[in-house]
Amino acid sequence: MEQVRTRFAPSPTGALHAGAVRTALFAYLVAKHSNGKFILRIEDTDQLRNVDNATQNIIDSLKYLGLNWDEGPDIGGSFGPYTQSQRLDIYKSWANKLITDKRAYVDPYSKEELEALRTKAKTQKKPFLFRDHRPTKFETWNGTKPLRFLSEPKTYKWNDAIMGNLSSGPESIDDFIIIKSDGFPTYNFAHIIDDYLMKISHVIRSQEFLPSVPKFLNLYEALNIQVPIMATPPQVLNENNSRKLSKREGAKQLLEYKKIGILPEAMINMIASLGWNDGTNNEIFSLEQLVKIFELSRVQRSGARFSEQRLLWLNGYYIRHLDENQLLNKVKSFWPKSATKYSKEYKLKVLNLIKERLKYLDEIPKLSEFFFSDLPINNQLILKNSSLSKLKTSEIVDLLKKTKASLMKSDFSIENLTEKLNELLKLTNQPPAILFSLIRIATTQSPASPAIFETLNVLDKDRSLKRIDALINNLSEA
RNA sequence: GGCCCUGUCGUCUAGCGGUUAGGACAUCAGGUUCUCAUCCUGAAGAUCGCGAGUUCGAAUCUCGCCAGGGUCACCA
Repeated sequence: MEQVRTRFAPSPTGALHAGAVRTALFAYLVAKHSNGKFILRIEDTDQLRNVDNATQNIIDSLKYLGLNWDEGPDIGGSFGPYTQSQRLDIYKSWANKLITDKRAYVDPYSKEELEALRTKAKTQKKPFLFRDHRPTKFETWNGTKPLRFLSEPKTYKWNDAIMGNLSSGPESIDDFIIIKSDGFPTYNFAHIIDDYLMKISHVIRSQEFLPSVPKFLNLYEALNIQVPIMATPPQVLNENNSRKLSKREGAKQLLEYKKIGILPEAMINMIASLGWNDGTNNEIFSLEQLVKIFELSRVQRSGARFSEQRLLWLNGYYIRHLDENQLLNKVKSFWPKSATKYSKEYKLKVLNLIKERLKYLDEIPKLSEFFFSDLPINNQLILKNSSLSKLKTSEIVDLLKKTKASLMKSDFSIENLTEKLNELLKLTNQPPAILFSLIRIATTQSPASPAIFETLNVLDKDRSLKRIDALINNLSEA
């Protein structure tokens, strides 16, 4: 069997979002599953819609997820160039071949004339087919007018690796433009030539292209090219409606998720589960596992909605389960400013305490600030605590003083802190809801924190006592 | 409008003629010495879009209908 070669072929017209990236993931998985090659090709044939940084955005997005390509515009390969605008001569020579074979001709109509024909068909409630208006005599192609494929309408039956058996009638086939008047090819033409020359074995592309497949099949025949395996994953839908995911409907750029600290592992897992599962109850899949077990035949045919909620759950899962040093490494750019002067070891301790509370890494500053700097005293924390608000200020100060006395004698190991604070519960005859809440508020000045023994242990003795002192002074003054 | 695709808990899905229709996210309740989480346990949640038919038996097969989506460019 020939080598499996798949490609991701986006046009650089904007930033990548989850829908497009899923097509890339599936193509990557199909290739790697069979030890094949994954190719990146940039389809920049629409000069008007090209966006400057879009290619970079595509590259950054794929790299973020670790979907590395074997051949592409940046790294080359045996079948380059991998940017369509650099392949115009190739398309031109194939187009000339079609002209010679009488399977392509110059479109003589102006845009206005074409528009008029379309409107007429519409008012007559008839489908518009260009082939009903083919010129009787073909002009010589000098590159200034669009070149059209001369189609041979017929019925097709074909198999799609995901959608199964599909069929279409002759009405789906028309003369379409293969080279535009600016000399650039259309997608419909260029991708077929490129897939052939780049020896692509599986064409994986999203469902919006499905209605065009009969046209492609007709062109494959005219060019006498073998049709690759086609696989058409269903659409990824917006969270709020049932339309396909798109920028207009508010789909986030993939890199936005990187920015707020969504781990690539979580994003890969999320995207893979959109329309695919392995048939078991397993929900967690690493990229390596996916490469092993992914199969196109298990891809769903119905559309799937992208869920940020589920993404956050997955992200939390990976944050909790990743190796601590690996996580520490990924977290680097998310620490609060105040953390800069602290050691790696200290940060690791903090990270281990807060990681089970994280949904995304950008929450780190909010949850860890008090480990690195003294927050201003916030009396609301006591006033809004249902147990503490019932106590008089003098009682609270008294409790704080007793706490201080007790903690002075502690070596601040977790074991010793547990022992000392349990003794204190008995001594003061207070429930944990009062005493521990108070200590937590005094030492963190935050509405939420990790468990009290661990928190004190990491903060250390000096800082804990200093903060308790500060609160005693503050309350005594009032 | 033509052509094409889809239709199981709110969401993602398992299911391929016989199941109490299973799981996950989300929701709600209880437990974990204090908060927020995590974790554990439990609850609620789908007459399988609707209607016929085939069959002893249908979410699963057939037909019709309905609903949703895609596409009909010198865009991809």
